[in-house]
Amino acid sequence: MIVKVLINTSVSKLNKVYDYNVPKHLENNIELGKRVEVSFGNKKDTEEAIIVKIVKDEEYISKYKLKDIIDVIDEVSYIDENRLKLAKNISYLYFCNVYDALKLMLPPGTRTKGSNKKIDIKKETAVRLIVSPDKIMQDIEDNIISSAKHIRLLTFLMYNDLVLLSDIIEGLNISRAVIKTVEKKGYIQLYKIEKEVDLLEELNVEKSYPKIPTKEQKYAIDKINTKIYDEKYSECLLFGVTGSGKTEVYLQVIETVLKQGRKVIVLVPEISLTYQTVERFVSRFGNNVAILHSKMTIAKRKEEYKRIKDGKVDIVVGARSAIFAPIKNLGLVIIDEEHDSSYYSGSTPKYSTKEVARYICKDNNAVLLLGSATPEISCFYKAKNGNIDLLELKNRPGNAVLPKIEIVDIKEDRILGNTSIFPLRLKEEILNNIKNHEQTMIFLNRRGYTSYLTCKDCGKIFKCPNCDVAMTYHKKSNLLLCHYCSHVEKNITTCYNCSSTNITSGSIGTQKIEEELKEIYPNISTIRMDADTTVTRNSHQEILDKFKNENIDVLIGTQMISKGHDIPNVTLVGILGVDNMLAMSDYTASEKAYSNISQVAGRAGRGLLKGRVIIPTSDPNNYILKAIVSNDYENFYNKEIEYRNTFNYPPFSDIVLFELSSKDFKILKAQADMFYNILNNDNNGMYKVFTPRFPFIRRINNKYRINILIKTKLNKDVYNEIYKKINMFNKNKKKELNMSITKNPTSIS
DNA sequence: AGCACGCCGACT
DNA sequence: GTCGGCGTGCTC
Repeated sequence: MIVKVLINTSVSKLNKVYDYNVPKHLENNIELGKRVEVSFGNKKDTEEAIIVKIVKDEEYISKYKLKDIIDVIDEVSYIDENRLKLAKNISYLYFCNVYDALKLMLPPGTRTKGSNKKIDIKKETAVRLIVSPDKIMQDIEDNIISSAKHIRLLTFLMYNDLVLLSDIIEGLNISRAVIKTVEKKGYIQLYKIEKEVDLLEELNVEKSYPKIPTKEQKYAIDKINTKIYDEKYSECLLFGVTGSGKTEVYLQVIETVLKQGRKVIVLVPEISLTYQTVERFVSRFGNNVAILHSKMTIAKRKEEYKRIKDGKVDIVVGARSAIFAPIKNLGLVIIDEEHDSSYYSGSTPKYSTKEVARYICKDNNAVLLLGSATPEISCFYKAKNGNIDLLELKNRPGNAVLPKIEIVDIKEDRILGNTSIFPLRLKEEILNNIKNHEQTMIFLNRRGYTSYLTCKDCGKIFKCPNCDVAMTYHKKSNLLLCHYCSHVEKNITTCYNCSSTNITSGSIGTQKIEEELKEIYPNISTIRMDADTTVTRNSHQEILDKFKNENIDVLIGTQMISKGHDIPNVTLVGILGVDNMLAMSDYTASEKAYSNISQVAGRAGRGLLKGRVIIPTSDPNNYILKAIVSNDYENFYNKEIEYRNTFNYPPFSDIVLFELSSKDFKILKAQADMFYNILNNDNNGMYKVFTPRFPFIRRINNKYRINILIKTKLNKDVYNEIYKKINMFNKNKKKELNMSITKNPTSIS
């Protein structure tokens, strides 16, 4: 028996099928889609490969002398002919290897490096400090601890109690070996904990029943139902303001699909895949729901994957990657908060979830239902032009009213001599809220609110030595961290440039906001929610619970407080740093600003009390802000689509972004010029190439970067042309050069 | 990507 | 002589 396999690699040269011989004793274990262990090339280590075709000996004409398969890794195959076809398509559309695409369809936790066979995680390993934070700070100061990763690990543990080993490895990018070293040094201890609390078990859910829909909901439900009964591919956009009852529509049309004996995938943004979201589906459909959530343990997720594969559930709820759940007989895919940028994968394969969902729905004659209060511009364009059916929910059920949004001109505040972060209006309202025992959320856009270190004498900002970015300053531990390469510097006392000791931390982080609030109102109770305080599995929810249950006056947080939490007593929302959002240069910046700001604003007045939103800005006449105040998405859309048209951005064009990088600047420059010329020479006018340019951050982790982008309208011919050019370039590509390709990137800076 | 092969200059 | 730097080419 001979098998054709794909090798586990992202190297484009190796993106092809290789043949192996199957030794007799493995023959009855061979199945399409199973992973096998093989020796490849001169490599010492064995490689993982996936079987993509099985050939009988007599049908095989050998050109090579074949190597033997060493072993079969998987007991069950998750890949069939259909999935293989999908993977090939993803590979083609998003410029990645087929194996990279197949990885998306393997069960969660399938490690694809080395010779791991079976992973059995019943218990999990957690990490804790066994020395005092003071001792650690002292040892860092005395240079007893000097490794950047050690410092990162220990300072992180100082702020977080219960941390899982796997979270550290993933979240802090620190290897097991480093953790072992620190353990040997006697700072930390590894210990086993029981399997993570089951998200579902913990839910004390009562069965809920369909609500009587409003007129608008009824209309939408009927429309979607008709399409579902058609059993043909079609697409709907459910456009409804926050709180207009989109979820009830989802729940009711799901019921229709279930009655047909077909199945459903529901996608939600990772960040809003919380207790509340899950609860709504579980309370209606009980055990019939499988949840795929990155915050669940790997073991749990594997279990869910198996349940899905075995056909034991009809509904899968999960984030982006759940679109690849091994579900058969699909009748409906729902993408909630369709505009959310987490639906674009940032790492290879750089796929668009919506596009993949569209493909899968076509393949299954299923309906694709998109929902949003602030649709993606390209999506609304399709809806306006008849490619997607537009269904609107204009009103909130019951008496709930939209919050009152107030734009405050900070220039006027400056004239009045207020130099504080908080404009007078916001101060006034926070005070009112404290008096009335109502709660406040302060939201800040992270960009522009991270803390830096600057020299007061020469004005230099402390930058990372490996990346062209300012390092963020952590006041509590007196550390400077680079968010791009994990470089750490500690106890900075003198300027690297002029040796002055006059160093100050510029800008304002959540910590500083908290400090300033306490200065103004000494008795105020506050809680912070930002990247530093929410790395562990449940800390996000814990902070919200604490805020809610202990009736804390003010919650200060970054974007993450904006999603899906209803805290009825929140009547005031302050949104700081809006100017930074409006000033961004990406072509998607406006739509991101619009959806972010309206999302956060929607946090106010979710209960019986009317909400107020205060937005300080130096540009009070900005069209985005004006549209937000009047809750007029269409007005915003009209301006935005005109801009896209004028400058030929999506949906009027497709963009392909080539990101080149190298440690050697000369090579990078030369190769970029070469690739530019290849792209530019006889391309039959199939696309427009823009000259190579530096991205906003010119160097990350000591790699210099240059971007080249093309605007086009992608079709088969154009794809072929682009692949031709890439192959031409690969022939002369230097090893030192890396290239990453993104189709329709959400950011081009 | 790795890794070997092979061609050429440098140095005990 | 032979060690090593790096350009070239292959991986079933």
